[in-house]
Amino acid sequence: MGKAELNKIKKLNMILDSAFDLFTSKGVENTSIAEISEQSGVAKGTFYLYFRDKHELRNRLVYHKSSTLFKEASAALDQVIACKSTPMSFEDKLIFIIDFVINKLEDNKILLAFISKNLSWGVFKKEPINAVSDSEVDFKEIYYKMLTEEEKKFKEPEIMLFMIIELVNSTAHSAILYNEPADMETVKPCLFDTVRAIIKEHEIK
Amino acid sequence: MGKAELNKIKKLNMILDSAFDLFTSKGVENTSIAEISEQSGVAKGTFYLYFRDKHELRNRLVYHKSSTLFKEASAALDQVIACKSTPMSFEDKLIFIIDFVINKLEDNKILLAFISKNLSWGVFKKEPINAVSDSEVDFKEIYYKMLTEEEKKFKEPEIMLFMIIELVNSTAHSAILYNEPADMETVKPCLFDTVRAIIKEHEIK
Amino acid sequence: MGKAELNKIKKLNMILDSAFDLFTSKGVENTSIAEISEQSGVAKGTFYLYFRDKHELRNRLVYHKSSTLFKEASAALDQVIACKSTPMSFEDKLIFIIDFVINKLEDNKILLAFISKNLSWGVFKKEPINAVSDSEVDFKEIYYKMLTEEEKKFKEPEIMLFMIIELVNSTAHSAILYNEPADMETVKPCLFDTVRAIIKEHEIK
Amino acid sequence: MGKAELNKIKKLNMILDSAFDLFTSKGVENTSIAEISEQSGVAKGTFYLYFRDKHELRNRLVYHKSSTLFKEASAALDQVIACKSTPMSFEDKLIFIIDFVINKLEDNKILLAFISKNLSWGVFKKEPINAVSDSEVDFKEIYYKMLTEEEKKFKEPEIMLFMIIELVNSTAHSAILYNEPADMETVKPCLFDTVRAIIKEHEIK
DNA sequence: TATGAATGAGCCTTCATTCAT
DNA sequence: TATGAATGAAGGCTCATTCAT
Repeated sequence: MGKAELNKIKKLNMILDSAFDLFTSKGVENTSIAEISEQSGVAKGTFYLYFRDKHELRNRLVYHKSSTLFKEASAALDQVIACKSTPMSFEDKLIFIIDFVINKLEDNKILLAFISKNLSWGVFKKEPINAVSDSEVDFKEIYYKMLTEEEKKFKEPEIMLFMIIELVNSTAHSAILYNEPADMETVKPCLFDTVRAIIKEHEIK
Repeated sequence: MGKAELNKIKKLNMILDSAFDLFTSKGVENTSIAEISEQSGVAKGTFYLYFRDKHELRNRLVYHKSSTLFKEASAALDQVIACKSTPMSFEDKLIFIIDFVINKLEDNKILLAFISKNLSWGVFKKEPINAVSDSEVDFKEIYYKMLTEEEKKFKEPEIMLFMIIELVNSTAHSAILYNEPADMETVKPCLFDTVRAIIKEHEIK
Repeated sequence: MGKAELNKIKKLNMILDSAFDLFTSKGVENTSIAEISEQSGVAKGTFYLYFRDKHELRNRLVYHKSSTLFKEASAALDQVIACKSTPMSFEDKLIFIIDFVINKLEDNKILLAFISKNLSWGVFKKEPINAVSDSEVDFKEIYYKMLTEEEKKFKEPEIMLFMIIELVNSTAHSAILYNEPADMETVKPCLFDTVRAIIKEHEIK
Repeated sequence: MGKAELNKIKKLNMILDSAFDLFTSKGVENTSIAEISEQSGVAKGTFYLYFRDKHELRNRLVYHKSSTLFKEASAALDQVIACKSTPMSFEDKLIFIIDFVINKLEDNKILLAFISKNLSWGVFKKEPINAVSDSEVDFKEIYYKMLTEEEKKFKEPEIMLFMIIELVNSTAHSAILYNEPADMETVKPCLFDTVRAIIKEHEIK
C-alpha cells in the first residue's frame, strides 16, 4: 500500500472518529460539516471527497458501530466457550450475545442514542463499506455457524434473528433512555423470557 | 365555545393537516415553517402562537397518528365482538388489533414512514395535548379492560404490550418499507406466531 | 401609501443603486450578493425578498438603464423641437435620438459595458417592473407617435427600429470599447449614413 | 510530427470538443473545469497545461466556431461560382454568404446561443490560436479578394462588413431565439433588403 | 390575536488552483 | 509531461425567529 493510500485511510478514519464524537455529543442535526472537517484536521472540501453528505456518513457510522457490537459479543462468546468444558446450546449462545450487547448499551447510553433503533443494520444491512475496516467478519455468518453446531433445527432462522434484535433494540432503547415502559432492571427478565419464548417457538420439533 | 375559540381550533387543525401533508410528501427535514404556514393559510408568526418549533409539531403529529390507529383498531374490534355470539379470548382480541394496525400500515406506507418506529407513542407517551382533539380515549384503558374481561391472568401486562408493539412496529417497518428481512407476506405468519408465543409466555398458570 | 410601503420602495432602490454601482465597478460576476446587501444596508436575506437571484437583478437593471437612455433622448428631442420654428422630419428625429444615445454611451463607457449589446431591451423587452419607477413611458409609443406625425410611410417600422438599434448598439459597443473595426470617430459618419440608408430603404414610395 | 506531439493535439481537441459539448448543453457558467477534464479523459491539472482558465477556452471556442462558419460559407460560395457560367456580383456574393450563415444558425440554435452576439470575432478578432487548427484561412482575405474581383468600388469596406455582420448577428439572434421583434421568417426579407441597402449606400459612384 | 417584512447567522457546496508524486 | 488528492475561500441561499404594526 502506497504512502498516499495510507494517508487516505488515515484521513477517512479521522473524519469518522471526529464525526462520531460530535454526533454523540451534540447530535447529528447540530453538527455541521465545517465542525467535522475542522476537528478532523482536513479541509471542508476534503469531506466531500469521502462522503456525499452528512447522512451517508451517519449511516455508515451507525452501521459500523452496531456491527462492531455484534463482533465484540461474538469474540466474548468465543472466549467463554473456550473456557468451558461442556458445550453451550444455541439458545444460550444467542442469549449470551444479546446480554452482552444490552450490557454494552446500558454502559454506553450515548452509543445507544446514536444507534437508536437501527441496531439490526449491523447484521442485516448490505453496505458498501469503502475503507472503515478491511477484515469485516459478518455476524450473520457466525449466526449460521451457531445454527449448524446445534442439534435442534429452527424454522425461518433469519426472520427469528431479525425479530429478536428488533425487539431487544426497541425495548432496550426505551427502557434505558426513557424508563419506558419501566426501568431496564424491571424489563430485563421479562425481555429475556420473551426472547427464549421466541426461540422456542421457532424450534422445529 | 365562542366564535374566536372555534376559529383558533380551525387554524390549529389547518396547521396540523398541512404539516402532515408536507412532512409525508417531502420529509420533515425538507419542510420549512414558511411552507407549513403558507399551506395553512396563516402567517408565519402565527405558527409560533401554536407550536414552539417544528419538532414539537412533528412529535404531536406522530403521537396523534399512532394513537388514532389504535383507536380505530379498538372500534373495529368492538364491531366484530358485537356481531359475534361467542366471546373472544384476550389473545384473539390483541391479535385482531395488531392485525388491524399492520394492515392499515401496509395500505398506507406514507403513514408508516412518518410514524417510523414510534408507534408505541400512541399508547405509552404522556403528551400534553393542547387541542388536537378533546375526547381522547386512552388505548391503555381499553387494554386493561380487555385484561379484566379475560379469565387468564398475565404477568407484567404493560411490559408485554410494550414489547409486542415494538416488535410489530419494527418488523413491519422493515418488512413493508425495505423487504428486510423478507417481504411482509413471508414475515407475517412468523410475526403472529411470535406474538402468540409472547402472550403465552406471559400467562400466569 | 403606507409607511411600510414607502420603506419597501426605498429599500428596493437602495439595492438597485448599490448593485449598479458594484456591477459597473467590479463586474457582475465578481460582485457577490453579500456585497450588494452590505452596501445597500439590508440583510442578506432581504435581498431574496426582492430578487430571485443576481441575474434577475442584472436584467432588471439593464432594462432600466437602457430604457432610461431612450427616455432621456426623447425628452431632449422634445426640447429641441420646442425651440424650433420648422417641423423636424421623422428621419431627423430618429437620427437625433440615436446620436443622443451614442453620445451618452461614449461619455459613459461603464454604462455601455454594463448594457453591453442589450440596448434594445429598453425598447422591446416586456418586463414586469415591480417598483423601479411608476411612471414608465414606453419609448415604443413615442416612436409610433413620431411615425404618425410624419407624412411618409414606412414598411415594417418595428423591425426597422429594432435593426437600427441593434446595429447602432453593436457597432458603438465595439468601436467605443475596443476600437473595432475602427475608433468611433471614424465609424460614426459611416454608421449614420447607414442608418439613413436603412430608413430610406423602408420608406414606402 | 512526433507521436507525443500528435497526442498533445489529440488531447487539446478532446478538451475543446468536450467543452463545447458541455457549454452548449449546460451553459458556460454551469460547466466546471472538473467536468470538462472528466469528459475529456484528462486530469484536472492537465487542463491548465492548455488553457489559463475557462474564459480563455470559451473565447477560443467562440472564435473557432464563428470563423468556421465563414469558412464554410466561402467554400459553398466557391462551389456555386464554379458551377456558374456568368460571374457573380460582389453584392450577390456577400448576400450568399450571409444567407448561408443565417441558415446554419437557424438549423443550429445551440450554436447560435453559444456564439451569441460575437459572430464578428470569426472575422475581426486577432487571436493567438495555439493549435486548434493549422491552416487557418482568414475570411477577411477572402473578402478583400471579392472586392478586387468587383468593378464597383466601396468606401470603408471593412466598416461596412463589420456593420453588416453585427446587424445580421444581432437580428438573427433575437429573431431566431426569442422571436423578437418578430419570427425569423418575417424578419428575413427585411433584413436582406437592409443589407443590400447598406452595400449600395457604401458604393462609390 | 394576527401579521409578514426583516433579519443575519450559518449552512452546504462548489471549484479553480496547487503541488507532491 | 501528467496526475488527481487536497485545499479553503467564497458563494448562494435558507430559515427559524422577532417585532412593529
